Amino acid sequence: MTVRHWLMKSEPETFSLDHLAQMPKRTTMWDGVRNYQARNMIRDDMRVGDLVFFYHSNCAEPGIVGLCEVARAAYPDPSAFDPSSPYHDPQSDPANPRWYVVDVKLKRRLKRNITLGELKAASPLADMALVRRGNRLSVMPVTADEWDFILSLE
DNA sequence: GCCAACGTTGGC
DNA sequence: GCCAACGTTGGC
Repeated sequence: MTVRHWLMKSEPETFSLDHLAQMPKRTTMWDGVRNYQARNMIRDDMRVGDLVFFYHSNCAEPGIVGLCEVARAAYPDPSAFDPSSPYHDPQSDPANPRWYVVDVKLKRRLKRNITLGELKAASPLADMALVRRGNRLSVMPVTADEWDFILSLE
């Protein structure tokens, strides 16, 4: 099976790499994704063992900070059904869930933050959605070549 | 189905 | 904190 590659964004004020490192089994349920394009990738395309870059967004130094793997394939996002959750969506019906999660496990921290500025400056990454203007996708695929190139920057 | 208004994302 | 870019909503 071909292992595939992804990038997932998180705001460190909400959930940082440090938070993930402190979770039991260094694994978290990646909840709260409320974008259909991202949902479709989570639900339809992510497989156990796929590799994931952990990206810090909306912070002082946005960039890739960790390397993770998918530890559990898609299942309905329980936060959508929880009225006390900030991610509650009354229109998501347990019988026909609208939103999905995967579990993500930290494999290792990167040796350093590979910053958005560096990624933008690297011509091999010019086609990445991440470096395109106005991009807001919180889950995106990464090609094998992009993956290897990014790791070579470490 | 169009599109203006609105809310959110996320870099700066 | 600002604001451009984008996705969603809802009136028509």
